[in-house]
Amino acid sequence: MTSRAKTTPPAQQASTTPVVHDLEDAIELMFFAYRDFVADPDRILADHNFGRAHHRVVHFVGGNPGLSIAELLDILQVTKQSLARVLRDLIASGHVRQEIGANDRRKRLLYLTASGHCLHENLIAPQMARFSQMRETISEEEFQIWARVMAGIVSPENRETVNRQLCRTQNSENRKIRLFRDETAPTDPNT
Amino acid sequence: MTSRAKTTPPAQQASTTPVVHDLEDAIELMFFAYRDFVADPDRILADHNFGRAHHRVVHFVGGNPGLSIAELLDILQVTKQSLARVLRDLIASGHVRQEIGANDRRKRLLYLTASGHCLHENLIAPQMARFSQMRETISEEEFQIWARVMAGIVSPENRETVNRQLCRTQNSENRKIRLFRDETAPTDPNT
DNA sequence: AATTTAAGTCAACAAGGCTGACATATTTTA
DNA sequence: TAAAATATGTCAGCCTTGTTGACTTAAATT
Repeated sequence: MTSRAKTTPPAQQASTTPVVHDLEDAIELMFFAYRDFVADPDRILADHNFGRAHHRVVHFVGGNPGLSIAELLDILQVTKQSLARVLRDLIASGHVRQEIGANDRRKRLLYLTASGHCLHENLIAPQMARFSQMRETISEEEFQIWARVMAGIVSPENRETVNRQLCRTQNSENRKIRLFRDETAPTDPNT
Repeated sequence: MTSRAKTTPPAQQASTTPVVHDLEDAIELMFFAYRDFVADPDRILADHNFGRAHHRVVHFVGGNPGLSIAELLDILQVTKQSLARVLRDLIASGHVRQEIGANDRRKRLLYLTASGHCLHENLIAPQMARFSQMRETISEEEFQIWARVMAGIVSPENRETVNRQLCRTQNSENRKIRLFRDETAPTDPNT
C-alpha cells in the first residue's frame, strides 16, 4: 500500500533527507527529457528510412572521423551484428565510407561522405537548437553544473571513456565543460 | 590522439561565446548518461523476461495508481497495440491488475499488485542509487539547476503535462524540484 | 436510438537488439 | 615460418517493441 501523500514514505529514508520523491522526479525528468530530445531527429530519420541506430552511427562517426569499428562498438555498446546492419545501410546509401587503416590494414576506418555530413548537420540541428535556446536562459556556471550532474549519472567504469570522448571533440584549451573534478582520476590507464 | 600540445592561447577568454562544441558535448552527455541510466534496470528486467517497455509501464503505474489506459498512452506516447502487448504480459504475470472505473465503467484503472510493487522497487533502486550518490556530491541548489535544465529540454508543448506528472508524484508542500520558473507557469509566486 | 468514447484484439510488418557459428585478412607471437 | 590472436564481415534465426489498419465490445453521452 504505497499510496502517496499518506503517512510516511516507504523505506530507505536516506541520511540527509534527500526526499525520495525528488529522486523520483529526477528519474522521470531523465525519461521525459530524453524522449523529447530524440523526437526531432527521429522524424528526420524517418524521411530517409533510417532509425535511431543510424543516427548514432552518423553522430559518432561525424564527430570522430577515422573511427574504427571496434571503437564505435565500444561507444555504442551494441553487438557487431547490430552495428553491421545499419552500417551497411549507411555505406550503401553513400553517407559513410570506409578506409583501410594505414598502420593496421585490418582496420576499417569510418568517415562521413559529403552527404553524410549533410545528414549529420540536419540531425544535430534540432538538438543543438534545443540546448541553445535553453542555454540562453541559464548562466555558464549553471550549464556546467548540469553537465557535471549528467556526468555523475554515467557509470563510474565508463567515466574515463566518456571523458576522453568529450575531450576529443574540441581543443582542450577551449574546453568549457569540465567533468569529474575529483572523482576517478586514474593515473595511467594505457590502451 | 587529442593534440593539445599546440600553441593555442590560454583559454577562458570565451566568456559569452556559446562555442558549438559545448552544445555537442551536452548532446553526447545526454546519450551517455541515458545509456548508463537504463543499463541496470535492463539487467533486472532480463531476469524476468521483460523489456524496457514493461519497465515504463511498471514505473508509471507504480507512481500513478489508478491510471487509466488513455492516460498511460499519453505519458508513454506509444500506440494502444504496443502498450497492450506488454500490459498483457504484466497482468498475466500478476504484476499489474485492472479495476473497472467507479465513475466511468468503460475505464480500466491500473494498479500494481504486491509483486508489482516489489518489481517496481527493484527496478527503481539502481536508478535511485545513481542519483542518490551523485546527489551527495552537489548542493540542493545545484540539483535544482540540473532539474531546470532537464525540464528545458522537454518540448514546450509537453512541459505542462510533464509538470503535472511530476507534481502528482508528491505532496506539493514537500515539493523540492521547481520547474518552469517563468515559462508556462501562470502562477507567479516568484520563488 | 444514435453516436461517441474507452478499451481490447487480430494480423502484418519493420527496426534493431541479441546469440551462435564461421570466414577472411592481417598482425603478432612463439 | 607456423601458429595464434585480432579486426572485421556475414549468414541465420530469434526476440522485443514500435508501427498501421481493421474491427469488436461495452458504456456513456447526446
